[in-house]
Amino acid sequence: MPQATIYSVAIAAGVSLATVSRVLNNPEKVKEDTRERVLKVIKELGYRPNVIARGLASRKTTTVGVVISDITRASVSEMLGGISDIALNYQYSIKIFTIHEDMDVIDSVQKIVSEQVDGILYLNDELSDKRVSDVKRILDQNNIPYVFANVVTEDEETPVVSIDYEKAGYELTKELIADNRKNIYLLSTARRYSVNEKKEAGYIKAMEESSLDPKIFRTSGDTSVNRQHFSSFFADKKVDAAIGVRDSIAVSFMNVAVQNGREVPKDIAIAGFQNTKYATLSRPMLTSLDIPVYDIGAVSMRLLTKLMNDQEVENIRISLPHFIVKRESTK
Amino acid sequence: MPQATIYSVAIAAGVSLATVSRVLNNPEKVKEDTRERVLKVIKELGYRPNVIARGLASRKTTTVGVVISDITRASVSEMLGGISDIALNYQYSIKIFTIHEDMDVIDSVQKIVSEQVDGILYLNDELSDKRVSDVKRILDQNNIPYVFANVVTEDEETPVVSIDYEKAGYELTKELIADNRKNIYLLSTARRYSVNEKKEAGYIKAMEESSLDPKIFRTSGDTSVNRQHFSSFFADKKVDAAIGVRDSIAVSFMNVAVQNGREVPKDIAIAGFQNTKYATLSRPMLTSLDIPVYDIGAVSMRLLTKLMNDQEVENIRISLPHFIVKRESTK
DNA sequence: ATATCAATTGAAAGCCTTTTCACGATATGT
DNA sequence: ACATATCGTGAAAAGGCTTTCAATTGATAT
Repeated sequence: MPQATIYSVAIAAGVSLATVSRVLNNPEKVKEDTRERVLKVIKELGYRPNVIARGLASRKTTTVGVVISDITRASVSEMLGGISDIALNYQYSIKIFTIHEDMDVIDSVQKIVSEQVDGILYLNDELSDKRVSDVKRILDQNNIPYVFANVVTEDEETPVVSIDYEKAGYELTKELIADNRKNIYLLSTARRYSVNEKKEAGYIKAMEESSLDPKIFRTSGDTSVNRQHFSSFFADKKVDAAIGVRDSIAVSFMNVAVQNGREVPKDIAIAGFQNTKYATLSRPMLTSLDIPVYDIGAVSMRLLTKLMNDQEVENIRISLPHFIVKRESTK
Repeated sequence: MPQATIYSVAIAAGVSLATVSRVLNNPEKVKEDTRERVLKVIKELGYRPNVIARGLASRKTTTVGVVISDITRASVSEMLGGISDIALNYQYSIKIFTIHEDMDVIDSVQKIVSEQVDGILYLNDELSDKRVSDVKRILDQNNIPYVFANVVTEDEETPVVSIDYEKAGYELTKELIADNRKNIYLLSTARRYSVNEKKEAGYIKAMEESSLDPKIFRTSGDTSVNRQHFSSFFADKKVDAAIGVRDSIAVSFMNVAVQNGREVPKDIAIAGFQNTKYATLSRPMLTSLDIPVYDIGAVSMRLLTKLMNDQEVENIRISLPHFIVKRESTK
């Protein structure tokens, strides 16, 4: 049998389509006994409204678009977890749009607009300011609510939920300085991201405050590559502490350090960012700055639902708290 | 200005809607100069067809639903990467549906059906046979093509792409036996999944073939939990090799082993499954059975596009090759 | 010049809902 | 009992597109 439509329900229940529709969307507007009659028929026929037709008629799709660059990254999928859980609560569907770095943002975003999503969540920590403003412009033009998640942007008008990465970098560095470390390196990525730049700024600030020399070592996020870099690193550099901008970088560095005869944390203290599973699977276990990635996803989704439903929002720029999880790699 | 519709384009180009529609969908059916005129207007107005309206009219949404239970797991997001890349190629959009284990599958799948996706990709390695057949039944009823990815199911009629987990478990065990290990443990999960059961079957087969005693140690996937288990493990068990059903389990075991004074691989050889990033971030680096998770995603998406477009498919049950990546934790 | 056929186009129906508007019925107030 | 407000309902339009069918045009063959 073909899927039941609102027609078949209306006929079977002896009412008009309008009534069936109301039973589903404004139940309080229909008398109790007709409502029950209709609901009974709906159940019998296994009727489910066609969300596409509904979307066309109501101009609401109860779907949000989530824009990402690389779903494979642990932080991205963790954020998606938070988004997905909240979306389930609020009955929103999630459509994933991958925009690789080499793609034309404007075109891509326009494509998303044509998909008639009710709102957009833009996840990314690698966005340039220009890209952010391009995206904003198009979405504003089309009157689509949006939230940036885990993006660093100064603009006061942009809804964004993130953490204070500069403060995080600052505090983590302070922690090592308090342990009387002098030659503290920041292990960062060769590619510049806004988020990492904030971490670097915090690191530099903390170092300079203590009249220490900030030293940023740039390498790849790829373990097989950075392992080489780190090997030569130990040949000529004096170091008693290091902070990796990602846990994986910190762990990789730790492994090379140990292989070069250094003791962690005695000779070198090491800390990472993100507090991923890597941090607990390393030996010794890694001190890491916990970034509530799941929460960033959840909170930004919740913020977006408010924006989509024109609810009052006290604050469109939310900064979530972070904290340092001390483990064996520092003392 | 409001978004351009097919009407505004038709008027501006002095043609009927039908022609505009054809320019977009069957360009060969319209004369070259009118086609160019229409295309010019489309560009000028920045017209993008409303995919919802298109979906309603054509009963095709060019959207596939991807069903997952936990997006957070590395293998899931890796698979999604493959799916997403192929979907981009074929111009399909991806809608994510999370079905937690405590949710009613039938109801959830029916909801997905009402979303009018053109096809469904069911990712999961934890599905019971009953669930699989429930899902199949509903989708067959609604005539929606589907592919199971990374699922173990015997039914010859079910399109599925996966790897031969039993063979994988067998080969990995053989490898350790060939190294003259006798007390080889399989570190598995307390929860039973079909995929892990296959790995176990392969392990048992290999052990029995060599007249060795198969020993399965069940623990949690959670590092902080299994670390405890492993600690007491070393108090009373004789062991010279172990295989973790996941890399994270193997690495956690390795860390505890080293802390208990065992040398890897001299005293204990250790191997894992999945060849994730964990395997290269451990010390020593972990031998692991590489499962082409990304490819499983990509191939299943490609298979699905064929099914959605009624193309001939030679084989609806695809088994992808796996191989052992030997690293320092075995010799 | 006429018949035939293919290529090109337009009119209109249809996809399945929501939502506006109007109507009758019932309830409220005087 | 009358005017007025409220409630419940249905008819019909609207949402933006695809697709069928028929009409028109132009080309080809006789």
